[in-house]
Order: sequence, then structure tokens, then C-alpha cells
Amino acid sequence: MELLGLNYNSEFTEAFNNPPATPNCSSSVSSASSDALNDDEPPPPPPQQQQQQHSPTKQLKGIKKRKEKEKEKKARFAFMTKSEVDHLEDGYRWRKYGQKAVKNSPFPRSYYRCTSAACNVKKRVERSFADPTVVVTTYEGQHTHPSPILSRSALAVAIPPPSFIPGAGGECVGGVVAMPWLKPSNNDAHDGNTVPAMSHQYFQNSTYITAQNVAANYNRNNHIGAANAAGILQEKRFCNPNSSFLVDHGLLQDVVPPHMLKQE
DNA sequence: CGTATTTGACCCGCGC
DNA sequence: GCGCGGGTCAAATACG
Repeated sequence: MELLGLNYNSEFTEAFNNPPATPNCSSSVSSASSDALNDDEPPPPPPQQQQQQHSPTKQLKGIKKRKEKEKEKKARFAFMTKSEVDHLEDGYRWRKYGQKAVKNSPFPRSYYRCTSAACNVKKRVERSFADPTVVVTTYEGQHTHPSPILSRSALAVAIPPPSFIPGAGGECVGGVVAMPWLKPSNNDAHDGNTVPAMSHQYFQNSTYITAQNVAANYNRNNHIGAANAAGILQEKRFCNPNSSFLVDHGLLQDVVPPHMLKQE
């Protein structure tokens, strides 16, 4: 994981320091993400080809090695499982209905719907394979029910973030910050006169929540891209919740997977 | 065997 | 009109 993160970060930083000629360079992105996935594993040849070329013992060894590699990879990305990630992030249960690679983003994007039938809230989550503490979440809609997992005091974690992150170019829209699962923000009036559903822009424990209905983009003139370029996500990133943080804010530690706890 | 996840097809809006 | 990118769906696959 550490090696992956280092590789990924250096590559990403370099990409920002030496931007390609074209602003939209999907090839560099795809290579970055595929590198993150396959950096320690050359693509195995098709099984049929392997059968023709290798002796049975070699073939068996190859299969065994590949299975081990797959097992390793699975363990490494175990944090991606739905329940763990979702409990940690906002206390709601979500059903995943899709995932995609995103242009200009080194992160894969996953799509979720709230499992509560009457609640039509959706969210999409972009999480770095290389560094699972870097998360971009975008909510659409407001929950019609409280979190089934977190206590009220835990929900009160809605700490107003700094409205401006030096060097990142990021600021909260309207200076209003609301946890979307707490209550609608002041900008969510939907009366046709105010800006609808904005103001969820902040960094919190490396989680970046975008304004609703706004896609994150990673160009350097954008919040996240600039933050990456400035190294903020790498250096100033909080580690994910440590135990004292959880205790202080009444979070239930047993819903947080151990590998997401802060490690020094 | 039921559920969760992956994956490619399909759709749609938008810009050229 | 066409291509592209993002969102959704559902079949295939993985998994316990």
C-alpha cells in the first residue's frame, strides 16, 4: 500500500508539475490508474496461449502465482467493500449500482443509492486505489431520515471547515457548510431564487465533498487538482479518524474498520 | 444458491 | 449529425 501510494503520488505530482500539452489528457490518466492496479503484476497471457507454450508444471506454477497475486490484490483493495466504506463516511447504507473510470481523474468513481426505499439520495465516490484516504464524495439530494448507524452526537461532527485552503484555490460556496445528512443548507431552499443545493465543499479527513450536481474535476485550476498540485492532499491530509477523534465525537469505533484507523 | 460486485452496453445531453 | 463523456442498467461473474 505504501509503495503504491508513493508511486502514485510521485507520478501524479510529476504530472502536475509537467502538464501535458493538451489540457485533457485521458491517456495519462488511464495509464496512471492502470499502473496503480498493475504495477506489480504484468498482464498474464491468455490461458490458451499459456497452455501451448509451457510445460504442465510451469503452467501449474503460473496459475498458482496468479491466484496468489489476485488474492494479494483483493486484500489490498478490501477497503473498497461497500459496508465498511459507507459506515465510515456518513452512517448510511448504500447500494452500489455502477462504477466507472473518470476522464482526467486518477480515481475510479462508484455510484450508490441510499438503500432506504423512500429516500432517493444518490452519491458518487471517487477513491484513490493507491491511497484510500483520498476520497471525493458528491451527494445528490437530501436524506429523508436520520442515519441508522451514527448517534446524534456523532452526526454533530459537522465541523465547519476553513472556508479557504491556501494554495488550493478552494473555498466554500457562500461560506455555508452543511453536512448533507444533517439538514439542508441555507442554500438549499429550492425556492427558485437561491442557488440550489450548494455549499458542501470542504476537506474533512481527506474527504472532499463537492457541491451537489457538480462533478469533481482534477485540472489544476480546480479545487482538487490545485490541491493535488500544491501537495496538500499528500502532506496536509489528515489521516483517517484516529481513536481519540472517534471518542471525542461519539463515533462508534466498531463501525470503523481497523485498517482505516490512523496509523503512525 | 442468494447476494454483492464487476463490466460492458445503452442512453442522453452537450459541444463542435 | 456525430463523437464524447458521464450516468444507468442488467447480465455475467465472484463469493460466502
